[in-house]
Amino acid sequence: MPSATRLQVALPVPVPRLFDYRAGAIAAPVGSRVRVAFGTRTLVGVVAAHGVGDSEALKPVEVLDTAPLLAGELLDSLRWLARYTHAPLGEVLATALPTVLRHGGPLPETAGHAWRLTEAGHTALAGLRPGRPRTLAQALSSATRDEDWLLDSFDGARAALRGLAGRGLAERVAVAPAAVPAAGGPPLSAAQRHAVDAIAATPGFHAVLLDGVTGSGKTEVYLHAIADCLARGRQALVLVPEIGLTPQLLARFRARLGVAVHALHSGLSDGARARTWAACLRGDARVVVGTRSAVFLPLPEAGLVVVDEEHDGSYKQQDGVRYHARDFALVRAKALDVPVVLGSATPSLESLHNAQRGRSTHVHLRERAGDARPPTVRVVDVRKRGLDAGLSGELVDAIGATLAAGGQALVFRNRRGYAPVLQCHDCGWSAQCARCGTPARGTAMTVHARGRRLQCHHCGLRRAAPDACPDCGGLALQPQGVGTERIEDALRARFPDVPLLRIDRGSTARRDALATQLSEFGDRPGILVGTQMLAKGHDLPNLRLVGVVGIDEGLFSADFRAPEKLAQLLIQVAGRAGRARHAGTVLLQTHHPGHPLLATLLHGGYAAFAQAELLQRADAGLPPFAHFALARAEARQLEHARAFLDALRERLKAPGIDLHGPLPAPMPRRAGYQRLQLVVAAGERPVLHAALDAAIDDALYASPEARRVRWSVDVDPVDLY
DNA sequence: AGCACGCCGACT
DNA sequence: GTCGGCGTGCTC
Repeated sequence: MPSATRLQVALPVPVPRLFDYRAGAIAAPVGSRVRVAFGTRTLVGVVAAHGVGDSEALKPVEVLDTAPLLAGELLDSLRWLARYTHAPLGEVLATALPTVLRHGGPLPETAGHAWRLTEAGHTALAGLRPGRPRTLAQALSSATRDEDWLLDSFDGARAALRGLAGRGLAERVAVAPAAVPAAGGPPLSAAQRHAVDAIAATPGFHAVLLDGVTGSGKTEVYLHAIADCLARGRQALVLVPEIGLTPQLLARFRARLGVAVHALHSGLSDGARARTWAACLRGDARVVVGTRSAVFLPLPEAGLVVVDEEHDGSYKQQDGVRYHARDFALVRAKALDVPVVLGSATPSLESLHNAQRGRSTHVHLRERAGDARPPTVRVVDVRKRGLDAGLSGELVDAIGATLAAGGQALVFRNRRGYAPVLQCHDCGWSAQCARCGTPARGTAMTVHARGRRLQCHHCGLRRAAPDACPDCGGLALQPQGVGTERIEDALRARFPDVPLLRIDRGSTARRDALATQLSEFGDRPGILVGTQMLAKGHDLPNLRLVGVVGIDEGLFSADFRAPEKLAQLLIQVAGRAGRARHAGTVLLQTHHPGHPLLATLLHGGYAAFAQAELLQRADAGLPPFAHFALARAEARQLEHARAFLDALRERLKAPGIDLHGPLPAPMPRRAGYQRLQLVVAAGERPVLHAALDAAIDDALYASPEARRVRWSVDVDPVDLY
């Protein structure tokens, strides 16, 4: 085979093609990064293929990696993902690489380091002036110390060590990772043992759906399966939802596994993310717990993949390359030929369907670990009853009784802010966002700051609330409806001396702030008010009462996934009350106590609900019994968006393909852009992909219609309507 | 996506 | 007379 003269490079541009460059003296294997001139810019790309032929006229490359960064299974799987999402390979590869590597930085060092004093250091120790360098030198005087330990234990350690090294008093040495002591766990129940055995049944690819109620000890099963994997000398990857990666969870993994447990989440610095990536590539990292993007880690010695809370919506990337981390984890596990565990108390209908078709083994954990008891769930019929800030007298009384008994109460409301709408009582005017919605039917601005401020939750626009109605000049402006802030106010007024913590995206900007706030709140009697941020994560052992307020919107949504999401949310929130030392109570406030969703859920549990819902989906020809893609287009002028989707629609027409639209998107106008969408449906997945393959090509990307709009195609969209 | 080129309005 | 608006086209 002749040696390559041309390098076909995948570049992070929205053009579904590779770009050819001239191969130079330094070999650039497939999967290595190169820096290239592209138009007037310089970009970093990945060599996707080699070619032969005339290369004189081509531009040269700067080779950044002599060994491929993306290779083997990971590169193959990413090629698959590019085909599946119909995204350009260059964009997929850029999404998969940590920022530092995407920008051409070197693969970071990952070896552990320690510091020790040099002979000169030992001699000079006594003469050092008091200060940080002296403190550090004293710490090093008796022994070599681990760098991470030093950095954690001493303020300003980095600068002080650098200073000592500069004066030749201390030196940095590479060390092998220290062994970590592993603690034993509680004995496994028979059901847990059965689950661990199902995972260990074969070391090759198979999927296990671990369907376990809250508190049934799914994490314990993961820990045993991971320990087995480590004992076989293999790496384990654990995916968790964004909210699920808490210090508590990491501490538990670290205490039990006897190896370093690496964490990967968006709170880390770019450098730290790149180091974890490199540690995985080199096989130094044996266990990684990470959020969505951790599904792109290289795992040369993989033995197990776990997806915790597999139903969670945060696994779906909602912009750029719209991948689903749970689904891609399945693809990778298959390519790696290792077991994959999908765990949830409320499995997605997709995963249940797969289990029913024999694609995965369905393992149940029905009993709660220890002496925890399931909570008592009561529906509170609020028809014809007075509500104060959306709270029934029954709920307020129950909160009072819980506090009096020394417990904690949680009020869950899925709307943040003070009130969802500001309305004029005289003329009916309501505050709308100027940039979102349609002129005919706008998008209400949410009332914040006790009614002083208005905020659009779609585009973030904020403004002061008017004193008088802009339409009629009346002074009868009233906040309509109830958000978490208003509930907070009402409960503070009713229970003035009780600690109250509100948790929502407004009150808790930073991710780790949630854990901090909750640990400060502690176990004292008190009240928590919040949105679904409170549905999981941090354990609340003294929580005895959960009130769920304002679920009625979810019972009548146009989105066919709304019942599934609501059922999962209710079960998850109820599960909050099930971990207490005391039997918990859940109060569901509704105007529709007889709604079938609530009836099925209360009498048959999530399993019965899911079975009924699957039958409805099958009848209606909806996923998982049909396969969807959603094309979106937005432009300042509606006609441009329509022209593009009309053109795409023509290209997509094929037997077995159903097209709906172009129709206004759920948010028809957002931040000044007009938005339309086109639903593409097919009974068979290959039919859908064949149509998309044929339609989304160079000509589409280059077409004048496409040039005028921002467009995207989302295969397996989560939010259709 | 960027970025340049190109042809029409209000400003020193 | 210029600065700058975003339409159009290209990137090996």
